[in-house]
Amino acid sequence: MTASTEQEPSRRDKLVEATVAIILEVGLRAAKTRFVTERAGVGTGLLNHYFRWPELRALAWAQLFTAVTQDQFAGSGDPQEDLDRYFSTAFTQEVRRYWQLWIEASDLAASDGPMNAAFRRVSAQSRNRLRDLLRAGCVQGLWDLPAPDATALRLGAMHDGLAGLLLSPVAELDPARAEAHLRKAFALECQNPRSRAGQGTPSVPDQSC
Amino acid sequence: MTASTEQEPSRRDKLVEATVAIILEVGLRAAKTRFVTERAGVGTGLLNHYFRWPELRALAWAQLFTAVTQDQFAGSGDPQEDLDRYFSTAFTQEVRRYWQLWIEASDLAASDGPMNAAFRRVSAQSRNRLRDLLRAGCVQGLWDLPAPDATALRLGAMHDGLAGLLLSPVAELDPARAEAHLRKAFALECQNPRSRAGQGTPSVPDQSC
DNA sequence: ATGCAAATTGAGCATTCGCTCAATAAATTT
DNA sequence: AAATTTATTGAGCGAATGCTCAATTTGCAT
Repeated sequence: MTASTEQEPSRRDKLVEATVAIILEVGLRAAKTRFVTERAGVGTGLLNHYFRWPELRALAWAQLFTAVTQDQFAGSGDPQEDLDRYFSTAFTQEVRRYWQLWIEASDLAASDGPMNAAFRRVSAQSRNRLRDLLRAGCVQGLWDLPAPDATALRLGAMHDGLAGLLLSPVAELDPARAEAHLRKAFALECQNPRSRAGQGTPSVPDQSC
Repeated sequence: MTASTEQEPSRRDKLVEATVAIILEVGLRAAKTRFVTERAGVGTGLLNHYFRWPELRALAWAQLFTAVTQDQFAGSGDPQEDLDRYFSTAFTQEVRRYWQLWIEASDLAASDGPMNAAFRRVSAQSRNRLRDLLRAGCVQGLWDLPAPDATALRLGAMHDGLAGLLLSPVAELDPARAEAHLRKAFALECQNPRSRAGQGTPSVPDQSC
């Protein structure tokens, strides 16, 4: 049906694109159908002809975050390099903007069916990327993790938690510190203390006890 | 003004109580002024006489979570015991219910002034409790943390992240595993490997690499 | 009793927002 | 060219929701 095999975007596709743009601009909650149709330059009826709003919104969100995830874990082939990239880009200003959208999605997912499905899919995808990365590094002997899958889960969780803290500014935390914390956590997971992965700042310049 | 010094709750207080109840029942987003006035047995006008909805909602939320935090870190005097309690209750069914409200609040805080203030205050309070707990344990020599404040931040972040994962069920995670991960993370932070704190399950029964 | 202020009510206003639907235009088929 | 299907429009419906406001009741001081 109207399979625009490889043409310029159909009006339908334009609606998805416009939704992505609006979501990026104003957030998931504040994104309204009227903004989208206006942006896409179509009548309000067309959106409802092709989609229901919750579906379109979830579709656009998933499309956006699939791209983001692929960017975050751009595979260079070298796990060491990839992990380092993961650490250094973990708390970018840009990533923090995405994190706001992530939080909104996780919240919406509780009451919005399509959003729930999309969120589960994308978040699993993101988690698997990190897991595979750590596995690969273990296989290549770059670092020594007793249980790389468990480490991936913990590291991912800490990443989520730190990102959340960054959103509503915490005095003791800024992007640089957050990155240091994440690297430190990884270093602690490594059995071989000479592993080069967590070499960054040895945590924050805190007072010890 | 109507300072009911120590009487049965005034209608005003009843409104706050009712708001807490409704928030617990249906969530922050789904809580509506009409539910609250109905629950409190007052007219819709009274709510607006005393409050604006965003204020009342934030007030009730803060009251609820201040209580929750105090419960979570019930000081027995013994840091070892308190930390253990923190770990064992971290992912209770009940706590997960609260976590949903926490996420909603963190989301609302982005666009809701009163909610933002309340969230910052309560979350700082919660973080400080954990920090003080770890500090106390260090002082008493119960465990050996090079930088207890940094550990508190990381542990809190991981707690947040794991709780988030538990909300939209992840195949490899359940409350018991989440608790084990948190304990494991703490164990890794301890310099003295013989510290008794992280003695629980030695992480999940994952395959190593 | 009287009067004044505070408490309380609830019908309804104003706004927001997704979506319907009858009408029209465009594309496609016959 | 006619017919039929598909694409497209936008005014407006209907539901939800915080809040206003004129009216009423209650409490308290005089």
